[in-house]
Amino acid sequence: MELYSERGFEQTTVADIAARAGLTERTFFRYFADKREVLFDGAGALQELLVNAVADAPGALAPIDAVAAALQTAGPLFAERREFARQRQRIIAANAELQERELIKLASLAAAIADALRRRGVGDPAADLAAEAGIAVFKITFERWVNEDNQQDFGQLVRESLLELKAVTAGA
Amino acid sequence: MELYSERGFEQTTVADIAARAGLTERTFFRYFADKREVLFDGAGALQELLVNAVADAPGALAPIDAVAAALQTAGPLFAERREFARQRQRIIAANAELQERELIKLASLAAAIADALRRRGVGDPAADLAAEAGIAVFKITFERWVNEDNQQDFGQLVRESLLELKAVTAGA
DNA sequence: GAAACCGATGTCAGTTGCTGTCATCACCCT
DNA sequence: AGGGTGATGACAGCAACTGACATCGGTTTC
Repeated sequence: MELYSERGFEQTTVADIAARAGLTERTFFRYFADKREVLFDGAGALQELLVNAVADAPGALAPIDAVAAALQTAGPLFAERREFARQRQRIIAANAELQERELIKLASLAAAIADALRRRGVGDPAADLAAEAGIAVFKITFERWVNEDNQQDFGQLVRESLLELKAVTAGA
Repeated sequence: MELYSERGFEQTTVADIAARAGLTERTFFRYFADKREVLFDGAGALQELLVNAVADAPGALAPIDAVAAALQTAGPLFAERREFARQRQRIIAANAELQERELIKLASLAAAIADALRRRGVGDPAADLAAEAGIAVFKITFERWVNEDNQQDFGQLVRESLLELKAVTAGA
């Protein structure tokens, strides 16, 4: 991350990273599948957290509300490392390949959440749609949260975005 | 596409493609930014079509309905080349890098649609959320359409998915 | 306590995607 | 005829990644 911030992602070579870490290039690739993956180390943990949170949400909640509730549980996790999150996001925003990787992680997250919903008894097109909609809320929320100057509560922003989504999809 | 289908995307080298096309590797890269981009040639046209359709949608329509209406206009375009779409989708489904590329094209589409909505006077978090929700509908719809054995009308499937989305996000 | 074992690392060679640079060549314009 | 121009080829080079094998420190086993 230091190197990616200093010179940018493309201008940083794997050899550079390995040198800075006191390792070989080959060893780098034993820990990370590729150069991008370094920035997505925590994705698995986040996914696990959210899937469990969906599973543990009160049974009475509608699908989308269960997802929103799950998203809120991730608030503290982010709040702990706001500066880290900002720096990471700046790096990703500056590079298309990294955005691609981020999007596929989110897609994997959506698929996992849809599965969790199905395990709650949610039907089939509904589970996928609720999961995708939930991820949309997450994206918008995270973007707002990371760019706000005065740090707002992540959970609060989730609730606001969810209400916006409901307003936008309501009716007719 | 022939080569990608025969041997798979990874097993096909750019030199292979160039040879089959009777060109040089260098020339290939003058037409396509990279090896993946070949499969996403039409993305720009689709984006233009949808953006215009959103702009031209009846002013009375709510944001999400304007997006859904736009999606329906793409129906004939797909119906014309169903077999092509299926083959393409099979190739993409088999390779993670291609999925990444597809996701970023969809993200770009969402951003363009959100802009079109803003030009209609839709407010700020709402435009992004409606666009993302619309893309979610598109993804689910397209997946169903491409996998159905008996070809169903794309527009019809869009309407069904939209209703599902509304049901799932309704309430509380 | 030596031997077999094992997981992490290094070394090296090779393939492939992709880029920059310059040459070539067909075609058009005057 | 000569000079521009746009598309292509030829070639060299970098960097991401991979496979195969060697090394080596620590642990288990007899």
